[in-house]
Amino acid sequence: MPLTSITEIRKQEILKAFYQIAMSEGVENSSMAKIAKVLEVQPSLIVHYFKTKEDLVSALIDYCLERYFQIFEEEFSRPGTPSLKIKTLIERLFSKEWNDLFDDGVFYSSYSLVFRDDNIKSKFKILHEGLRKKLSLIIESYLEFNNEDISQADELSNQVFTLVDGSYYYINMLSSKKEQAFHLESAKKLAQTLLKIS
Amino acid sequence: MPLTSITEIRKQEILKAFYQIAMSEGVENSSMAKIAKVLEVQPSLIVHYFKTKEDLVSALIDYCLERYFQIFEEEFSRPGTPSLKIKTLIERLFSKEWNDLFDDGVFYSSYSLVFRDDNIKSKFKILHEGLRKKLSLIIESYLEFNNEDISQADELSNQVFTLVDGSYYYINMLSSKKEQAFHLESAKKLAQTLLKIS
DNA sequence: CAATTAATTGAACAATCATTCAATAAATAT
DNA sequence: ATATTTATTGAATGATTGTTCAATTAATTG
Repeated sequence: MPLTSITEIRKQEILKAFYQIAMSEGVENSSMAKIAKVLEVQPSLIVHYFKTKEDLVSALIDYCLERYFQIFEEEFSRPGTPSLKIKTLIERLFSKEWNDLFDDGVFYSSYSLVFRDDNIKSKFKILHEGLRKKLSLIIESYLEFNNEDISQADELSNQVFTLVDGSYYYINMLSSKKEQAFHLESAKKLAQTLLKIS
Repeated sequence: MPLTSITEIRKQEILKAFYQIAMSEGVENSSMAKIAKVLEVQPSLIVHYFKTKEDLVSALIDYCLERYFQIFEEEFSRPGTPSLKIKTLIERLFSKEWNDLFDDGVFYSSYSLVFRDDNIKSKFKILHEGLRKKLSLIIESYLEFNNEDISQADELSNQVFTLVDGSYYYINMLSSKKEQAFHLESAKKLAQTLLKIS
């Protein structure tokens, strides 16, 4: 979807600046004034494109979640046999580089809004359910390929993502890369065991 | 530790009001003025007890984490055979009531500060590592009791908490209690399998 | 080129923010 | 009972917040 209109380009610029500020100060401490300053523009111009701050936050989350989903999408749609696909996918899901594609500070800062905003809550829900469904399909074809019971695909997908979510939640508190890597490796192994990946 | 001094009681009152506001508006949208209003007191009185807002946030997180740890502590120190203890403990860890003992909105709102404040980060780290260590000890005595290999206790404890963290992260996006319960049940079963609980 | 629409400015708004300071009230110690 | 410390008030600070509105500049269209 090309952004032909100037309006859409400007909106994207604003969101990028918002994201940038949110990285260092958090979503809630970001403001229209700060965004305007970064873009060297009047605050009223921000309002011209996003009528309220709520609109701005909502758009940022859309922008974030879409990007998140897109990154996963690319990974999911790689070619190869089901066995190879699932193998590399798990490898990627539990790699720190993967996680670094998106700023965790902004992500959790947005996530914390889930408890006060039903609109945001449903957006997050859609993202996570979407990811689980995608993985489930891949697991399904993997199980089929190996002549195994397909019916457990949903549960396996869910378990894998529970491990992913739980792992990243925890490693953000660990200061050294070594500790983080160790923990990710441990969770990855469990996921591989569950999926019976050799 | 009894709060003899009036000062300590007042501080506790202030933190309780802070927690209350943070529940409905989030940690970052809370303010000294709002706390003062709830307590029907002048804003300057809040400053008298907590010199800066940073102090206030720091104290709230201490208060939260201590309470969190305390709840776990009670559970961990229950009497019974190792087998029974671990069984009921897992049962409790994956029950929604358990999680409801503390407000998730405040918790994740605080957690999101981890990415911008090293002091808060280390506090969260201490909490989570402490919990893992406690569970590890119980698993150890449970394995010993069953004449099994003790060396895997740390890893098992870690895996269980990864499942706990990942599960609660996810179910906060699910609207119906039924969905939440289903997901918790699924994660609990996996934990029980890992621990070989009959 | 003229007319119209869109982009942007700049000034202003009341509200809230964290924090300061001196004055007063209450509690505690001597 | 007096002195001293602590608790609390109340007024004020300058900064920042989200938002409004009219004026101006630039881009697009007829």
